[in-house]
Amino acid sequence: MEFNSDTEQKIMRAATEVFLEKGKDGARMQEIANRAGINKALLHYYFRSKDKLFEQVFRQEFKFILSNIVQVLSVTDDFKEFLRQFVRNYLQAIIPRRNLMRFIIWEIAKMQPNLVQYFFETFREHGYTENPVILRIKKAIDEGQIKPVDPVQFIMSFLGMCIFPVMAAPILQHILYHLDINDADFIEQRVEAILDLVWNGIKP
Amino acid sequence: MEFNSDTEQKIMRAATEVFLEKGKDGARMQEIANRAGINKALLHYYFRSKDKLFEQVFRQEFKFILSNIVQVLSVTDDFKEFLRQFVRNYLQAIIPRRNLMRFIIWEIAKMQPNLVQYFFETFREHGYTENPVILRIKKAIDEGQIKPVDPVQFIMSFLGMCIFPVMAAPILQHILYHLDINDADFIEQRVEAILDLVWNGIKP
DNA sequence: GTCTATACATCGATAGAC
DNA sequence: GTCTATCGATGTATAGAC
Repeated sequence: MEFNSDTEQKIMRAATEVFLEKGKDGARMQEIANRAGINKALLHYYFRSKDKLFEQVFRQEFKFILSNIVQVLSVTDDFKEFLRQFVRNYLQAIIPRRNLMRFIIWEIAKMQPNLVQYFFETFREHGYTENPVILRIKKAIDEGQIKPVDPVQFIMSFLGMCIFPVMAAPILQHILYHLDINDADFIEQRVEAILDLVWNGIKP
Repeated sequence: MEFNSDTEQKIMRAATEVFLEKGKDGARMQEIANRAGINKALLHYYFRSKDKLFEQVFRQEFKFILSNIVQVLSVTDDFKEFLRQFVRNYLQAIIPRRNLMRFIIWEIAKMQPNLVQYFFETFREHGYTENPVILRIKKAIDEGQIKPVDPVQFIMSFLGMCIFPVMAAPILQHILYHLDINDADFIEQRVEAILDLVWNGIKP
């Protein structure tokens, strides 16, 4: 068996689509086969079972989004500029994959805790042994770039501001008028809104 | 048929548990019956179908959390104090129901847009014809209690800070050390963290 | 590798006795 | 109202021809 055959890729693409949309329980092998332009039997030939196929999709998507985060960490030494880049980069990755965060948050709560190894696997692949986001914040505090804040509380706030609007977009668009996540200007507007709100609270 | 028979209540309780944990697709009528201490046939006797049972559970939970929001809106005129009460009250409602927000965000994205009528139904029941959260923010701006900010952007940020930590708790607890959402002090610590971060960004 | 046909399990729903 | 027994549909997985 070739490692990344054309068919295998078509299946992974289709499976990613369906799983992200319907979730593991709602996804149907038949629908994945249809979208991949093949038949059900071939799915099992390549991936043995629905469980194994799901596992691969989840791993792929999870590592994608986490690598994305880790890569921005060392881009600039200026902390405010780092936050700006972080939001922009993260939203650019997340918004086109409309269901990604919704899917991950939903599915991860049903998993065994040992699957959190994905985090540290990815950290290690990028040369970190500890949570690098916490390290980055502590460094900014030590250097006097921001005032002393609880890194954990700050991470929860900041990630929430980035992720929630994307995840809840299907509802928000109906109750917050004129909101369009996919608008060309949305990302830059969101970047500025977050930084305006946050910076005064953490600047030294 | 009595309106709220004892059995009916037991079913609703069990169904709520299972649906919030497993989602609509992952939930099994058998498991709901087991947890309610009855058999499958009785489920259909009371609720006709899984769809109808789910619909009732979703409606109940959705209205619960939305009523909770609306009630705090008119508690105080001081906007900063309002924010504080909002966070506290919301977290108190959400945290004990560990899967509530995760469930709603997940399921609502799969629904027909017309189910967003639940929002305005609840708004109307409390005497509002427009989105009352936006109104509240606009009022604070008009009165000079906060500086002019985009209400939509602010709502996304603020809700994100409240909801995300609870929804993502299963992951966060593993990568943000010493974090315990269920700790007695968590809510007050979170309240202060959010207000510290936010207030400097919006005070006049 | 890819297909058709089918086995096997499970789930939602109903029939019918009490 | 509540139960047992079972039907019918659907979903995952496999057997076997090509």
